[in-house]
Amino acid sequence: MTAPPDPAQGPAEGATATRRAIPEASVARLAVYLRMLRELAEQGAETVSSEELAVATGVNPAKLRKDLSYIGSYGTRGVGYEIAPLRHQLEEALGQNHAQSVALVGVGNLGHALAGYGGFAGTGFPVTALFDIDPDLVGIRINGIVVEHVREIPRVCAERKVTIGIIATPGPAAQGVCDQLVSAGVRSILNFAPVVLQVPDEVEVRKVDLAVELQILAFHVARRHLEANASTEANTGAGVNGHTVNGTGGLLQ
Amino acid sequence: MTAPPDPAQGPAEGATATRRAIPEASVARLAVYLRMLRELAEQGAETVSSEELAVATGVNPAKLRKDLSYIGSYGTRGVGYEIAPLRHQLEEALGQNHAQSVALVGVGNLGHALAGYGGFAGTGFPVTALFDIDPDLVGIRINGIVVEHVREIPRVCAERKVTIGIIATPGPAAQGVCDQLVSAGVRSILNFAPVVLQVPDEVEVRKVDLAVELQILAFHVARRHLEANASTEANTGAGVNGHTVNGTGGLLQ
DNA sequence: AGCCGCTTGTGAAGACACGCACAAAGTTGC
DNA sequence: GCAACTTTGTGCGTGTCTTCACAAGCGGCT
Repeated sequence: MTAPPDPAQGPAEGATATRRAIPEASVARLAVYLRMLRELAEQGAETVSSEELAVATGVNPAKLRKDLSYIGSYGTRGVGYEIAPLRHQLEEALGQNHAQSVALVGVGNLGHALAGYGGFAGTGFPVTALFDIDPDLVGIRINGIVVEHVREIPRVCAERKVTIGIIATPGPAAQGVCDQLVSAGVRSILNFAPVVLQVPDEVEVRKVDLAVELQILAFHVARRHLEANASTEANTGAGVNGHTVNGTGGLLQ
Repeated sequence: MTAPPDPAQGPAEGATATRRAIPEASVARLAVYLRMLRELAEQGAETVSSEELAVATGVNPAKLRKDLSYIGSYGTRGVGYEIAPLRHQLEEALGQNHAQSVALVGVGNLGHALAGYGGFAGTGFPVTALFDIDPDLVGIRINGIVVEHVREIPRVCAERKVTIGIIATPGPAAQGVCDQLVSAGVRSILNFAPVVLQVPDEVEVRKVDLAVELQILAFHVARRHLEANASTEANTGAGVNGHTVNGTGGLLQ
């Protein structure tokens, strides 16, 4: 919280990390491009233009090119991007070449599903540790991984070099679990519990809030309803004006 | 896509919908405030200041007040907000008073978890219809709801007045399912499949992409790694500069 | 070999969101 | 009834993200 926005401390000049500083919003989209590139590669394509890739991923072509420019990608003008090298460059930029090790805490309904979710393993994020507090769950295997007791978090995370933690516990348990992950050295956490986690500044938390997603949709349903009524009852009849946010977003744009 | 950003068409003057036009980002946060208000109400609190509510939800107090101002909320200066009325106002603004009916398509790993997810029912989003294409799943009950075949989407959605659809199918099946939901009159869709859905302009799609979330975290892990190395190897030793985005965000901010 | 058409990379303008800081408004205490 | 304190509501400067539009560069065709 209140992460000090880097108080004008620009360290002499870039040189360090990826290139300069990639905007959060761009990082999210880069991940989407990467997945699409994999798909295209599987289909045997060799090159792709910003236009094509943009349409396939649902973004503006100019935005896509700017995103790619952050990682210093070089396409060839007049042709497009070669898929193989671009894919490689994206994987490197997104940290896919260093194998990440993921721990998942909370093997309830949602956690169980996430543990078995092919989308993770398939894209290079092996879940290597599972934890729960329920004695009935501790000891069972899911996808070949044994569920350990939450109290083992420090030991197991250290042993398996966990770098990313997923919290899929009920709300009240989340903060405690989070503290344990942090003290085990985990610096990146994906939180599905509907609470705001308190963490030190150097820890990054992303929150996925399913109930909020539904509520956002409900809001637009209600808005549409009101608009429709308004134009039916009183007004001109200028047509409902299919305005609609269609925000492929949330994560993206 | 390319939703025309309302080409300066300001319809004479507001009057219609909620008040004027609530920014997307604010809507997401309003949903969070609402949940916290419910929690506070349960604990017996009567009033809450913007400061308290802001801390509890992890946002800036000024931002919170501005968000509330969009729905025309009136707190009392010197005191704060009365929880009960504010909660009511939020529920109305977010479309919680009109009962929404949710259909979930794809009762695999993830879908099964979502169907049983308490976070939905608990906040007024009853899942009233389940669909799958797998004959082994069609007919079973989850939380008292019978899984129907995907081909029944039009009939069942009409009968149960479904307004929101959740797609939790594998990627390749998503577009087809989406088309069916749209033709059944569903105008708001929450998509967990890793594909970009093509929909008419008046349909709103929100995408939740779990693999992308992990990839974003992995990016920051890699960045930290590089920074740490850079400062260990060559440089001054000015300290790693615990910069770190901590973007409680994704959905929110 | 030179020209033409296509596609990239990016400067600059616009839109949006954030957060400060302060006036307005209410409450409590004397 | 007045003064001091508290907290809301919001105008405005700032920074970030998005989008347009165009120059620069590359390949293919004649």
